Amino acid sequence: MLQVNYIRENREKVLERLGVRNFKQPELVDEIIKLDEERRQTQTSLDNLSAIANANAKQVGELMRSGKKEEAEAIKAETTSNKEHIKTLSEQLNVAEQHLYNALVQLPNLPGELVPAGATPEENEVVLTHGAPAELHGKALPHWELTSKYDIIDFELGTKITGAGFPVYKGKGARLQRALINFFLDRATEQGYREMQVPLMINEASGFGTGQLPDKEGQMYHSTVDNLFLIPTAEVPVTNLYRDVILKEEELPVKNTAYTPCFRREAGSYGAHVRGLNRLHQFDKVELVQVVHPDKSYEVLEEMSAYVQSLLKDLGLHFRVLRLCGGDMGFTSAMTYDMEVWSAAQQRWLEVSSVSNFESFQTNRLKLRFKGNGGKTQLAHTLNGSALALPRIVAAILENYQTEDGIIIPEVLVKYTGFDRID
RNA sequence: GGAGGGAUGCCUGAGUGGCCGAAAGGAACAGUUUGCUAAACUGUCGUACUGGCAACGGUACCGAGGGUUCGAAUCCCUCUUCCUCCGCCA
Repeated sequence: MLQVNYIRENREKVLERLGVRNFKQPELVDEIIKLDEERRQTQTSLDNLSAIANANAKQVGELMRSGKKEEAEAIKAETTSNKEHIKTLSEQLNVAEQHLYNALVQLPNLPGELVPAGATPEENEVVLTHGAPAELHGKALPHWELTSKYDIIDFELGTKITGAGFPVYKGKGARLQRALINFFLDRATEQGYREMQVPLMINEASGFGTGQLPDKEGQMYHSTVDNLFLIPTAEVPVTNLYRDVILKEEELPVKNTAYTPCFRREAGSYGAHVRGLNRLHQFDKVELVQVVHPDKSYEVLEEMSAYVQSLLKDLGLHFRVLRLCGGDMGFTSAMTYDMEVWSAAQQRWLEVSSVSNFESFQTNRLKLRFKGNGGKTQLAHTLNGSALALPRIVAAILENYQTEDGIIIPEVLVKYTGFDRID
């Protein structure tokens, strides 16, 4: 959520940046400015009336103490009518704040300076490409055939237990997945991230904090009796650890990592693009979250991007890095890099990581601030990134490392898996 | 699930209707003293909204939301949460 003060003082700039995003309702900006004006007027009137009421109450107390009962009664009578006004004004204030809030939450984050304008994924900018497509033997298979050939992931069995999109990992498939999780967590720890284990269910306040609520509740599984949601990403619980927190400046940057399963309802389409591991309702992911000084957030974005790339290099995968255009970025992001690995058998790029700088968009809602020595408290910046999302990495490994007589395990993983091939 | 007791500022903790945005101590920060460290002393020391060029004001907040009252940290109701005991249980 953007800060009202900023919108009020930078109207032109806000409109210009929203243009980069191809935002469809620029009129919202002026509406917000108008609603804010109403809110402030109401606030001022209410404050003035309250000041009178407070002064009167104080006077009554003094009069009572000095025994001047009649004078006290007179003031009491006066205040009664004042109270009515205060009540209606504070109701008006609530309404005004609600209207302002409702409008504010509809405004997406402003794209950073480097973000290319654009509306569709075709307008994303390819920042770099690393490696070359793996050379496969003639009978190369897509991963959903490899998984059944070697009996390592069972989609039908998951359907029996739950439904489509909930695979069962078996034997070496399960161990490969666990190996990757451990590899990612160990590497993150080496990079200075603190490993966390967090709840997999979140309440409404947490959903609001990171921007899943309002409006995007449809993407999450909802336990209605308890009003709790299954997490769509570890970003939600890990970032919300710092909701309503004022950090000391020297505590920055805060670097946390967490492995969690993630749950996404997303209305399923069918076909090759969502086949096999390409899109699931439940999947595993190791996530990185940083809370940083506002001056550092773009530097840290580059650092996180480089780190994610190093993982892909270690796994020997052919990948590319995209800087998303304004229209393809998430609602809360100011700048996003997507990492995509080449799926040799499917002949297409698969997104395996998304690294974003949210600037103060989340921290404004979270009330996550920091305070320097003698300095003013101000909003921190947050960033996060997947490092990495498991299923498509597994898919890419299976497809790119397949040979006629088995799948070779990338060397860095062997000490985690305990075996060097699946056959 | 049952019974009881709590929730106050960075921390500990006082405060049962007005003089309380809140005592006291500690921590932290700044300064004085000091050969250095320590100690001592002095000062600063919540957040947000809002008025004002500023100086300096106003308002709200003592877990959250309602209520009683001229006036609520203090009384009443609901909720959340923590602790103790009992029951159940991975």
